[in-house]
Amino acid sequence: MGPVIGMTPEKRAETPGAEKVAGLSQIYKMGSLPEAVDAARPKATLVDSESADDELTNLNWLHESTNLLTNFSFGSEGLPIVSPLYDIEGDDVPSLGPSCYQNPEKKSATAKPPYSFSLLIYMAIEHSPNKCLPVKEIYSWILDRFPYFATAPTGWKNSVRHNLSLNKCFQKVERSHGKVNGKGSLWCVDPEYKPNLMQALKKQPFSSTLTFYTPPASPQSGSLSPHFLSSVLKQNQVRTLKESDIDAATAMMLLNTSIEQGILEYCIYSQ
DNA sequence: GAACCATTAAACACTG
DNA sequence: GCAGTGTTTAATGGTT
Repeated sequence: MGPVIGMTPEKRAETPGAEKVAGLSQIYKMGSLPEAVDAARPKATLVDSESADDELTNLNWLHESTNLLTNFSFGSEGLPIVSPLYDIEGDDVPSLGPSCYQNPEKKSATAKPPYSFSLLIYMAIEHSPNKCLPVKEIYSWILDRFPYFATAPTGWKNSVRHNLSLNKCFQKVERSHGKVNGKGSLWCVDPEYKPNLMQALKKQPFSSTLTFYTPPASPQSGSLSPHFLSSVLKQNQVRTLKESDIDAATAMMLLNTSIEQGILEYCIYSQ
């Protein structure tokens, strides 16, 4: 039926500038973005992770989390990090929270993630230390976070590849010599499109909280008590954060909270 | 209803 | 030759 952007043979012949414009409009549509929202907004800088260790418990992460929170979740507009999708009543939380990600299959295996493939790929790539991933790693990341795909028909991998090839947001990068051998190239996010992808992500039902979720490396790092989770969620629902609010300690707590909540929202959605 | 977009499926070429 | 990867085309359904 409708033409798919970028599929025509002329795609390769397009000027880079023209591609960017077309891609931007596509992204804006995808995330239902308000026009010119990025014009007045400083380009967000995602986590600058040089570390190969992306565990939340890593001290490097603590440092990075400040940047992450500052740049990603809390712009100058003071965006609330929580979308009030539901009202949590204290002890209702435990049945949904921790068990949800400890064994996601039980809750979410049948529910398709509310993210487009473009966003899933974007999340996977951004979550990687080098901001570049081979297709295989993108598969893995998606599988890890969204068990739905473990049981989904295998066509989703084709869709991922299709998106990578088609979507102008993603750039293919040849593997450097000396790196790990393997088929295919690395895929990165075009920096020019990052703000737009992030905006699109924010427009998703569960905001962006799931973006940088890493499964807990240890029980300690990943399991906030349901009661604590509940209380923090309640606080966040009425709290609007600004850059000045954040120090390293609160950054860690808040990101943990965001992660937990992202999973929580996803699980609630999945039911 | 039309246009646009995401998703899915399929075919094919290329590469390790 | 096989499996994985990358590209392209086409069809379908949902949203605006």
